Amino acid sequence: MHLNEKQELAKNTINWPLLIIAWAWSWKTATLTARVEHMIKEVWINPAEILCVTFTNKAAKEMRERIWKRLWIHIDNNIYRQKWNLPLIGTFHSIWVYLLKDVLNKYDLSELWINLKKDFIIYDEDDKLKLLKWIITVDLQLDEKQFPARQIAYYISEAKNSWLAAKDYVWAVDSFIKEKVSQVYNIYEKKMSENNALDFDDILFKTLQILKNHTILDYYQEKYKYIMVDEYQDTNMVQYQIIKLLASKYRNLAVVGDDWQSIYSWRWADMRNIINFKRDYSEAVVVKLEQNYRSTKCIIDAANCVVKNNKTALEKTLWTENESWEKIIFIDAPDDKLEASIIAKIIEEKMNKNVISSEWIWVDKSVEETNYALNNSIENSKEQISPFQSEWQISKYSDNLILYRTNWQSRQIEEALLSKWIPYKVVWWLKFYDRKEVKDIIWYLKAIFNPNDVIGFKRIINTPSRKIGSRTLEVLDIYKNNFSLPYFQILENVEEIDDLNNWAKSAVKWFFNLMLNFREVAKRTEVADLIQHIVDKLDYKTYLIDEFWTEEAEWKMDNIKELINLATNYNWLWPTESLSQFLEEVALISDLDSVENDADYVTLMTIHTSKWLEQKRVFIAWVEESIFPHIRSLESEKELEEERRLMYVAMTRAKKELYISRAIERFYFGNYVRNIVSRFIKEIPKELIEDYKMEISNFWLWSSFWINLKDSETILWWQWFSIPKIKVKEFNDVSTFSLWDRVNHHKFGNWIITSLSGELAEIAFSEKWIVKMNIKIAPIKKI
DNA sequence: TCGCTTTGATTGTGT
DNA sequence: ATCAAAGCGA
Repeated sequence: MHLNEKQELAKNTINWPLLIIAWAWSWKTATLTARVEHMIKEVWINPAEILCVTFTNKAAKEMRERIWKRLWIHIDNNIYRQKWNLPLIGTFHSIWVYLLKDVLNKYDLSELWINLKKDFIIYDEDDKLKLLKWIITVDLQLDEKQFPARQIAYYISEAKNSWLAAKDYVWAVDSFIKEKVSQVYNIYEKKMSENNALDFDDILFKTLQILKNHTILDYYQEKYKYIMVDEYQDTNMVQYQIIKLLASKYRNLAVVGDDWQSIYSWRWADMRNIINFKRDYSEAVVVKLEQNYRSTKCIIDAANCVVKNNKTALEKTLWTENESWEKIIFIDAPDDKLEASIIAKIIEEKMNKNVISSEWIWVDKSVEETNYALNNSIENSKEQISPFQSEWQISKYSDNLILYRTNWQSRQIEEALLSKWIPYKVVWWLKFYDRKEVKDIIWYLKAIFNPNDVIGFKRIINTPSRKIGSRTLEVLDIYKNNFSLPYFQILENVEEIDDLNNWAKSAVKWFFNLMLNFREVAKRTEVADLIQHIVDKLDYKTYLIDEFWTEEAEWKMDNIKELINLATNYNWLWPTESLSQFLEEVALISDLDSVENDADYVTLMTIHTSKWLEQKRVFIAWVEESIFPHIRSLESEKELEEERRLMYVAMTRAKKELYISRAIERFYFGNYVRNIVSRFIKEIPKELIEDYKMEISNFWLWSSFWINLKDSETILWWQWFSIPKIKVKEFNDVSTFSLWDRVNHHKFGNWIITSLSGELAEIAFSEKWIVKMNIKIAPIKKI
């Protein structure tokens, strides 16, 4: 295995703090893997003392596989690690859930004032909002329009990620809304512990609270002496503190990251964590991996040029020895349907061309050989690549990656791919675990596992319909609060509730007995069989057929079969443990791991999701102002810079060919909309990018204009699409604003400009609330 | 009191 | 265009 000098340094720096700045595709994963291998095989460190934290499940999985391979271990990826004396590798959330369970088995937390019992469950965003809504409207009797659950959730999340507990929130109250947030937050925390549930923020927050205990901290410091954190630029304050505590004893902390690829600040990630690493660990060795082994020079130059427009970027340049040169192609499509069709057409045409004349692909032989050699030496664990399927040849559907800013954008592209019979796969969490039928079953599992959970019961008590309506639920809730008993006990004693009629009573009783049966079965049955039992007993199939048409019902049943299939992975565990493990995976893993490894398909995903991978040919679609950069980011310079870093990430996913597309006019939100070309495209130097040449003849065949034109025959096509359907957003004239002007913001009301330099202004909306804005684009008016 | 129809928001990224 | 919540009839 050949590492370059810098990678070698990183590998050999052990027992010492280490900061690795790794630019896109500088083979950082290979370096990290080599480091772990070195630690275990040559330094003889106990593998179980190594803790590796990654950012996504995909990255964790890949790293686990690579390390297993190096250690000659062939085991199932899902299996818990301790049992084999292996490094603990996972995402922040999955690792801390694991540790929390471990702690709950060993220590009594009531001394720490932490209300958490062993069989806790994890709430997803949806559950969280449901609970908050309930608190806002029922407990506090507030108007939901005035205090939307989403907004309250945002404040609570912010608090939890800045180390602010509910009881301390009063100190942060500086506005009317925060006063209400404080109330909601306190009730929310109370209900969460009653339900024995954690939300995503809690997983980190509670861990940090627990680690403040010296006995427990000491135990884990001894247990994990070697800590590595990948994607360090995307850690937030709580994660930072957890790592800091764990590493404080032995200071064997290695962090890897790149501030240019910081794209998760909306999840409270703070790139100062990486920039200030030297402040906490002044003795740290710093290694910079600047050489990119993947992309062509053109792509790298262009990506560098785009990201250089960020004022806060540190001075650095990504470079490559790879001199091959293929320009970035810009697709300036007339409309959205055409944009998608052109992408599909390019994939189709190039596929055919490659199949017909494979010699033709070999033009770049010198580069080819260099890369092939490099690739083989450094990543020798990858299976042998035949010369014809090597690094530079694009001959499969799976060499194509289509990226976009937001999830729902996949639809149109999917349609275009379907019409050309191109196989594809959308990587999207909603695709599986968020399906209604899957969620229903998972909610039954959660309710079986944790009988304290109210939200869970409410979700399933009337699915399939048992004629239990909102009135009945309300009564049950009143009784629950009056007697302060767990929900399950209220259900058990439903006959004693006078406010319910007999009909409702028997329905509830029936449901209670059903759940009792499920809980009994769960004690002696593994999850997979348990799910089957639930589906049979509920007669879920009949329910689906009643609710949807046959075709859709069958499709949904297939999803349940797939869920059962996934659950069989946990059959080797004890019944109750298999349930607990399965629920943990479902809560923390956002999308299905591809089962069909050999299948050949085009991949579609958001840019955020694409961070961990690379592809030979990449398409970035919908690159237009207000889509990418996203409309909600336009008002703040900071968020715009994050969008630009996102563009950098998107561009550097490409190894060989990069296509960027936009449509002059598109139909969305039930309207025709025209956006101007994204500023990011303009930031790419002209000599690095060229236009895709469209043939008018094809364009007629594909276009939706053709259909539209029938309705308005008198207009020629070029006239038709030169009519703007909506008004393009107007900019403010900066020169009309001056210091101390009073301005009106459509959301925040009337306030004052307190500082002004160029387009940037500070506007005071209240004494404490001063916001930086770009007055050219902010929705403000002078008054 | 439940279930169906209409209305109104919604779509920013994901552990 | 799509989905959840509010409004209305049985």
